[in-house]
Parts: sequence; C-alpha cells; structure tokens
Amino acid sequence: MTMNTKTAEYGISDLSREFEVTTRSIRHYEDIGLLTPQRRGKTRIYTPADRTKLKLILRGKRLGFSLEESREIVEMYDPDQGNTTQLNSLLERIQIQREKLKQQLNDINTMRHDLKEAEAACRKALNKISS
Amino acid sequence: MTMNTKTAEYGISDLSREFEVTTRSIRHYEDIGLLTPQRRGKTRIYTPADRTKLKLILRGKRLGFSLEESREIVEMYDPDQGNTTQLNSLLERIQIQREKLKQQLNDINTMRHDLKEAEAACRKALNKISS
DNA sequence: GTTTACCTTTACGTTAACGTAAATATAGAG
DNA sequence: CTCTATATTTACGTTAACGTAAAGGTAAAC
Repeated sequence: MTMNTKTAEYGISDLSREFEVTTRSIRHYEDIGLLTPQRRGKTRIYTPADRTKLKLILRGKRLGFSLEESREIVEMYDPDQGNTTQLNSLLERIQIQREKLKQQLNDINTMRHDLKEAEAACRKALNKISS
Repeated sequence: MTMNTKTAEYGISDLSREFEVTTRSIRHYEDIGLLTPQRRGKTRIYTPADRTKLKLILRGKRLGFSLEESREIVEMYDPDQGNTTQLNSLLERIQIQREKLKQQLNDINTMRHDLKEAEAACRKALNKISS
C-alpha cells in the first residue's frame, strides 16, 4: 500500500503485518460488521480509527473475549454521542466491562500465586535431588 | 450423592452445582483426559484433587485459555515428582505461564485505562446536555 | 508483454467445546 | 411395586472463528 504522510491510511496487508493476523481474519471482522473500511475501487482502505478498532479486537481476543464481546468494546470507541439515554446505557456497559476485568484480575492474581507455589515446590524438589 | 465427612468426595452433580457448569462439560473434560475420577460401580466419584483440577480448568476458561492450555496448568498441579529433567521442564512451563499472565495483565490495565477515559468522556457529554 | 505481487469475491472445510436427545440402569420414597 | 431422581453411554448436532482453495482483477517492474 502506498504511504500517505498527511492523512494516515493502511492497506489490509499493512495491518496484517503489523498485528500478525491474517487478512482472512481482518475480512472476517468486516463480514460481521466489526470493521467498515472505505474502498478505493474494490480495495479496502483503513483509517487510524479502523486500526484502533482492530487493536481493540485483538486485545479482546487475548483476554478470551468472543468477537461479540469485543463488539461491545469496539462500539464504545465511537458511540453515537446522541441522547442521554444512550449515554447512560453506555455508562452501564462500561461498568459491566469493569466488573469483568475485575474478575479477570482476581483470576490472574490467584493463578500467579499458585504458580509461585508450584515453582517453590519445584525448586525444593530439585534441591533434594542435588543434595 | 451421600455426604462423607471423613474423606471428602463429590458426585458429578455436586460439582455441577457448585461451579455452575453442566455435567456434560465435566464429562467432556474427562473424555479428553483432563479429569480422571474413580468409579463406584459405573458412577463417577470425585476427590478434592479432582475438584481443584476442575476449578483450575474453569478459571482458565474465564481467562480465555483453551482446554489444551488449561491442561498445562492442571498437569502442574500433580506433576510426576520424578527426575531433574522433568522438574526443569516444569520450571520452564511455569515461566511460560508467567509470561502469558504478564501479557494479560498489560492488556487488562490498558483496557481499564481506556474504559476510564471512555467514562470520563461520557460524563462530560452528559454534563453538556444537562447544562 | 508477461511475470510478480498484491488485491478481490465466493464458497466449502475444519476445529474446539460443548448441546441435545435417546435409550438404559439403579436406588430410594411412598 | 411403581414412581421419581439421578446416573450412565452413544452419537449426532451446533456455533464461532476462521482456514483453505479457486478464479479472477490491477498495477508496477523488468
């Protein structure tokens, strides 16, 4: 894809390379409406906003989110800054995500603690052998 | 399942209720060798160790681990306290899990930060409306 | 002008992680 | 003895998230 220093834009393989994800996946995210790049002819053109959305999707994946769950996150990124009702529902959804992350943090910390113990036991066993 | 205060044991539906998971799932974990309960006749009997393994599996799920990834964790729980080679490979695997959790922590913190900003923007927009 | 390197769409295939249904067994309650 | 609850195995079905061709268009490089 040809570079453009003014208004940054990316080709599909630019994003594919940068985030180490297949173009098939990127197109799939479009299929289900998570991304909506513009076209130059038939070719997809991604804006920085699109790129950010992709980043959010992939981060979600790493955290075990389904694409539908990631949709929640992505749609927070450019909400219809419309009416009070919508803004309030957005606040609610933000809260829900917060709770989820809190639970994940708990799980991670428990797991880290367990791994610490496992490592200690492991080192202890190694010491016994070498002595 | 009949209670036994001496050597704690659980029936499949005990675990199903406690962890809010279907018996089908629990049997599935056995199918792929993640759990290996004993039998009384044809009926499955789960020990506290089995219960712990199940807990590890489900925690893994919440963190987006595949069952194969959770297998790694579960197998750390009762390793063959065998030879030095095995113990060293165990230490390696523990390190790998540590790295994964570190990455997850990063993702979570970034996400929390983003949510904070989203909330701020949201409240700001609400203020503008009400003023 | 034809390779090379991309891009596109269409469409069937695959894997994980179960869901769901059917047929059967067993044990305790009334 | 029969009903109800809970257990079992077997096996086909389902969904998400892509993988993997196949068939073709475009554009710069040689």
